[in-house]
Amino acid sequence: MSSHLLKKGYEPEEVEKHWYAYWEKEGLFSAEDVSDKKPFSIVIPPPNVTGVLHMGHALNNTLQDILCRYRRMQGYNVLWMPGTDHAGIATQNVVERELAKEGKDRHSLGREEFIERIWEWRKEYGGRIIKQLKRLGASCDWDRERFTMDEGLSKAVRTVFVKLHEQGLIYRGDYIINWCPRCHTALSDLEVDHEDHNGHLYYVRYPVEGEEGGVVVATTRPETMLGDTAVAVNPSDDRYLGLEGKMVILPLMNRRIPIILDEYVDARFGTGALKITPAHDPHDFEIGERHNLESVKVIGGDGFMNEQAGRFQGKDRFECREEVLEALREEGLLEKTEPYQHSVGHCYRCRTTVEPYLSKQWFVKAKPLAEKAIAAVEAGDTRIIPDTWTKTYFEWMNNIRDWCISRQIWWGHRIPAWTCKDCDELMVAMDPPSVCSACNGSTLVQETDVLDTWFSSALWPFSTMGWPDGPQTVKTFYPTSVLVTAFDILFFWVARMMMMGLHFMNDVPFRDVYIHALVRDAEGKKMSKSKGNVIDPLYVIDEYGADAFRFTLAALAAQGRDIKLSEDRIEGYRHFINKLWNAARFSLMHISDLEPDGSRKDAQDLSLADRWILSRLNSVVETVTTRLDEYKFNDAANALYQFVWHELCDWYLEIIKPVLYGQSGPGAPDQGASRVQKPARYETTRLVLWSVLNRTLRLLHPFIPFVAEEIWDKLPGTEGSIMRADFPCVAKDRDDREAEEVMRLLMGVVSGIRNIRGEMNVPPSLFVDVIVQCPDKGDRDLLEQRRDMIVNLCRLQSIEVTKPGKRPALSATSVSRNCTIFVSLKGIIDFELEVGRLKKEIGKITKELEGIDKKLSNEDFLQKAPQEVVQKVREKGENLGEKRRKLEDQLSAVSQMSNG
RNA sequence: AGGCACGUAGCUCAGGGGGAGAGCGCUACCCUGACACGGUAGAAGUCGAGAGUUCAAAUCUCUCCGUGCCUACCA
Repeated sequence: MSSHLLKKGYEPEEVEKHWYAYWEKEGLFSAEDVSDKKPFSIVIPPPNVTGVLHMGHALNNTLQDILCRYRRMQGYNVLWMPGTDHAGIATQNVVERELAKEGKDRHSLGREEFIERIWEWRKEYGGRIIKQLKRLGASCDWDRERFTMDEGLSKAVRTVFVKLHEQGLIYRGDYIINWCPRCHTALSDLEVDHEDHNGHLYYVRYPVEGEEGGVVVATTRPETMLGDTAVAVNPSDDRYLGLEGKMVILPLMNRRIPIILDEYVDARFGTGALKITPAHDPHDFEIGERHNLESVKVIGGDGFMNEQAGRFQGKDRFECREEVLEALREEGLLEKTEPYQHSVGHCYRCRTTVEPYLSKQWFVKAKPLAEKAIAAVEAGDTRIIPDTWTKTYFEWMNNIRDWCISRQIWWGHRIPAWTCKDCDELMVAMDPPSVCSACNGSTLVQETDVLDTWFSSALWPFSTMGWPDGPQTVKTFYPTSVLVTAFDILFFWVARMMMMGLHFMNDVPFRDVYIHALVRDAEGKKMSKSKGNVIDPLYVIDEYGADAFRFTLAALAAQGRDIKLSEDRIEGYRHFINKLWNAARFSLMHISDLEPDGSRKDAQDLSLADRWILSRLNSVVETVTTRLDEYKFNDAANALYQFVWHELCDWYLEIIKPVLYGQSGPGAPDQGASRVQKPARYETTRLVLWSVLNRTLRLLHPFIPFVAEEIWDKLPGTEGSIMRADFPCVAKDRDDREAEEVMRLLMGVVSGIRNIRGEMNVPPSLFVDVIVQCPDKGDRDLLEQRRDMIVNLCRLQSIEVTKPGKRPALSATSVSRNCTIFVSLKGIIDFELEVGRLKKEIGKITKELEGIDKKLSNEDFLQKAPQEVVQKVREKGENLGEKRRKLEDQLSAVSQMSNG
């Protein structure tokens, strides 16, 4: 029989596997480069090849998938561009660790072999995260998958580099940069995480030539004093008047260095005298530039003291600190030591303490690029959603500093620059030059540095579309419709895409930037690949199914707040999936043989419940559509949840059961549904049920694609994938306020009766008699017409609708609107219980009435509040007053009976 | 140091000037032919504290307390 169409419980695993393969095989994710349809495009934030799907990815890609599936159903030509990032330092670290296990390192392999090794690694593991995205249901156009180290993307990188260099926006020079001695490379400012550190402030006396006592400087990093080339004081600092130009003898090194004046020095800090180490501090470097000081590097790239450090050569930098202090103590030059908290930079990849380090690096001149990126957001060419991030964006853009793009690692885009061995000429070009442009020499050496990973990511929106070649994809899909990302890469990535997109494409890379929450770990800490505190979403998918997981993420994706995900929550939404499944299972039992022809010849036949559910469905369609357009995923998901569970299942399906089963109620003899004559409304009801389920599935598909497709497949009258179906539109003619109003009355009566049953402990097996008294003829007719519905939903023996009259004895009362409901409790009434119940109810109403009376007796409220508000409050007060009167009558009647 | 959030039911969180909401948990009664991953009913919050604006504040403004994050700097 048809009831076997669906299994009793939803089992996601098989269903998910089956449908994903089907979608891919049918090419349902494919975008068309040329199409009459309106374009909609998203580029995926490329996960690192080393990545394993974490909660952040799961949320990020679920939201993108919802948007893509939604737009596809709306008839857009959707391109969701997938790919992965080569993640320079991260990937190199992973493979280096692998090598270490074999007792090798990259230097023993050599550059070429090492890179080969990384490609091998990528071949084996690089597809892992893609597979995981597929399990989530991501509907990317996989045929277009890109990798930031692809030939095409590499060409884009070289093109951009050469152009920027020609335009003077890329330069090379000796500057202080952040150096990771472990990764052995420069880092951009963004790649350094600052953490507070409990250190010390050391006061060191530097003897001054020809002066008594000398000058005392304060420092947190005494080991750098070995590279000092001056001592600076503020020109207006009276304490050091007359010292300018004098020389001090640098302790331990016995070098003569000058005392200089510089405004930068804060007279209030420490002793007001600042030791200057241009090679190991960014500010000192600037001061050094201003005063033409020599830079003496004493720490090497490996974090050990070099030959300039004299007798400390070869020591680790921290070890050296202790030894320098010891030496100073011995010479009596360490004046005092104070505890001092300051922040220390760490490498975002390996947590090693970063060293400010003077070296030759490549930089992008950021200001000119940033100006355009600021203007574009100011002009509204790109919207940032939620808007609160706009300020942060401007803040950063306005204070942008040049971007250090060179990295001293091997895995990445090698900088396309060559130096002539003969004349030192530097050449930047797309392809290796054969001879020196200056001296015709032929010994050219390529720059060994590679580019910051984010340099290639910055080009992602157009490099993935084939730029600088193959213009068609770009023409159709650039600018992209929206970028979906978390705020933690707003600067790393979004800002830089804006700069590069505007500079090279003359248009913004995306119309909208939707910034979603960050999924944090149990302690509220950011989950990140390098911290290793990630939770595996694959477990969640295995355990609860991808749909339940996706729906949870969507329901929690409120704008502007972080998500601390709990498993209970996911379980709750799994129940929702199961509920939907069973609602479909129930429906299919009754409509699997239906042959809907799509006409609406039944329109006149609609029952109240039909009209009501269709009207409610309309309202959900509208909510889901508007909310998705606003990126309010949680609102859309919650509206669906509410509708499916608490309107469709709780009310509509329950109401139509007697129609479908061909019974008039539980009182009717059970002859087996099939042999009972179907009521006249049977066909109409089936059509409405079919139609509601059909549209509900289409609404749900973007959120829970697998289960929606599975049910869709079983639903009669549907052809092909639900992905090809239209997203539902509001059908204005189905809006039915009257039906909703009448249903409110009926639902009120039903709830009233159920409340009595529940509170009075009437066993569900007992069918009771009910009398409803209402003064209004219209209401009486309505109730009379739907008496079957009330009888069924409340498990009644009988129901009688009358004018207000004599109070039936031995009954409990509830009031809904102006109808008084009497539930007969002959033989089971417990007067004390009923007295308690009534008192509680009256108490609630009284409390509410107090508030209303207070308002209504306030002259200002009556005068100043909008009339409709006043009117509403009045009506409510009247209704509640009436209700309380009726309940009080009942209370005194019951009290008498219990006493007598 | 600046900036941005956030403190709402036991827990996790929505909402956002005129009726305090959800999920999980809890209590009572029910395995009634879709679903016990279920049904019906119920208990539970002076919406962080204080002040202000308003006829009306959980909601807007300010101050404070608490929490988290971001950016910058610190000799």
